[in-house]
Amino acid sequence: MKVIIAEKPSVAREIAKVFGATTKKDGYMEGKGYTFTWAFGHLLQLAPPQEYGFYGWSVQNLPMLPQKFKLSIRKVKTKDGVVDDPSVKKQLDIIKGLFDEATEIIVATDAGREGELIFRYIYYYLKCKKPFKRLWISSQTDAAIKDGFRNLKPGSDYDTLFYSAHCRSQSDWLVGMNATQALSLASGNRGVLSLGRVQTPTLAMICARYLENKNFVPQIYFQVAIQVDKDGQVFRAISTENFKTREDAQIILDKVEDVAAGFPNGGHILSVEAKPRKEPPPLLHDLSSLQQEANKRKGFTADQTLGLLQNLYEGKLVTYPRTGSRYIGDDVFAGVPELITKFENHPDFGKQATALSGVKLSKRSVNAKKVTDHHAILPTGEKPNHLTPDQQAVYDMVAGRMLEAFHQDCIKEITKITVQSGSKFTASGTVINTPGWRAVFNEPDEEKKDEENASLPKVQQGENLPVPQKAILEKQTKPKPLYNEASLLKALETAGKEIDDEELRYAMKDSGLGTPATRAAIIETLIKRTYITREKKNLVPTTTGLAVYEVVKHRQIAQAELTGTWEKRLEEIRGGASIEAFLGEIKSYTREITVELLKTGIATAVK
DNA sequence: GCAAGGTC
Repeated sequence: MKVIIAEKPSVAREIAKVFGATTKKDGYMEGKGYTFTWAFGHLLQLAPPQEYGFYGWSVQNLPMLPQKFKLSIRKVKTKDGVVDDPSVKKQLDIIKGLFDEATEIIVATDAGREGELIFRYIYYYLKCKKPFKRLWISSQTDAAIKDGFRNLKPGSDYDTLFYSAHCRSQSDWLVGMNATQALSLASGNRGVLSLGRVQTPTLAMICARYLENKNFVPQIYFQVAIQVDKDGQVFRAISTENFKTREDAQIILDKVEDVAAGFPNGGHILSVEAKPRKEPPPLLHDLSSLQQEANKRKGFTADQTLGLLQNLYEGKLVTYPRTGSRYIGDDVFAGVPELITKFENHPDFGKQATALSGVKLSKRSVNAKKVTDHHAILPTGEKPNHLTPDQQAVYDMVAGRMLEAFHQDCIKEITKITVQSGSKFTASGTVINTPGWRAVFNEPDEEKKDEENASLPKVQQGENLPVPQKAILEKQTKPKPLYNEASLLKALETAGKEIDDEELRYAMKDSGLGTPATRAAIIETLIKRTYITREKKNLVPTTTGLAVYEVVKHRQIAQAELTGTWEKRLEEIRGGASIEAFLGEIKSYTREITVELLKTGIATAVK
């Protein structure tokens, strides 16, 4: 009997379907001589400190450097405290029973570092010795699954991938557990002050932005505005120069040849530029972009959006939500035209779904090379029933984005008029000629809402027009805004992009800080620690958060670069480099940061 | 009491 193990039930079911296996058992499926079972993500984790004899939180234990890490069953919090998750324990027993009977195991966990770790931890925890092969596929269509099974790889091909995954896991444990205890003990043990490779740089970003915003000194500057009248249709033009003082602006204002100053036609049109611009449709959503949109549109937190999407996924209404890819492969694209027809009766965008039938679809979101473990989020086409208003809102964002992504370009005309009236003034305006994908939600472009003129009257170069009004505008420079969930998620995704070192930037190019699956949880962790709070939509640090930031801000643990450094080394381990060398460095860093934190403590008032 | 990673 061959046993196939997937990362999660949905994938096991997809594979079983391709094999034509339909018999459902408790915790697995079977048919055609195969059994199909699954994990629920990580079932096992590195055991906590007490399992190596480090009892309580004590300076004597630090740094905690276990000789050999142990594995323990994933925990769950109950009213009786933290216990082994019973559903995990049950599934592990089922897997053990199947592995015992197996002649061969086929590993079908997600094709990536963590997928490998999920299987290997189970395999080693169960002390299994059976031979295993690896299924390595990046989409779960029938064709991809069949193709993958024709090309099963030897399990040992992925040994180095496992080593890199295990190193990642141990390193996070060593640095996180030790630094957390060190800082907490040094602060007089008044509650948990946690630190970690991902949460601490995230906290640092929020604090740095908060301080920058708070300490920002706005600069006042002046502009001169004139109103120009084209046959009763007026538009506003602004001085091309900004002025430091009101006096400087006044000089320009006085030169304006307006009607009141005795010039009936004192606005001379120097030039009119009208440029058509094509705006391609947006990409399909990945988890992060959807969380950002849901935060902007509905004010949902990242965590809420993930929860709502998980509901929809469990109801088989949307594809896998925790994806970091905004693309689909050609195989999935082949099914898109039919999928679109399922929305022809949708109350909001049925019309756009109908309009897309028979037209050539945009292929901007189609790129198999950019599909990683999972493709972009799509509706499945199943008919939704009894959705809550919040679920419906998220569902509509998924479905609406699908229609947008395959729609035509939006064609705009951007007009710039330059007017001479004593000095130079410009007016710009944007007119949408063909809405294309923008017809789906039919909303104004948020980034362009500050434009002074939506549309401009048709004027000719050389025309002389009346200037009925003029005024001085007083303006202020603005600080960068505080982070909200949407902008923080985006900043986490692109955290690597601002790193100067080219190699580190490259190592983080596809990752950023955290992963799509964990970013919502990171924000929640910072809130739970009372490091940050939500104020309206903004995320602002508390005094505790700022105090922790002050202690760590110049240390490696607070830099996004740390993840880049690790990623680079982990990739080398994947390529066969020494594990011991890397872990040795991690241990010495652990010793260093532990000593430093114990020594420094947290002098500032942390209550 | 603690990390970051995955998922129901």
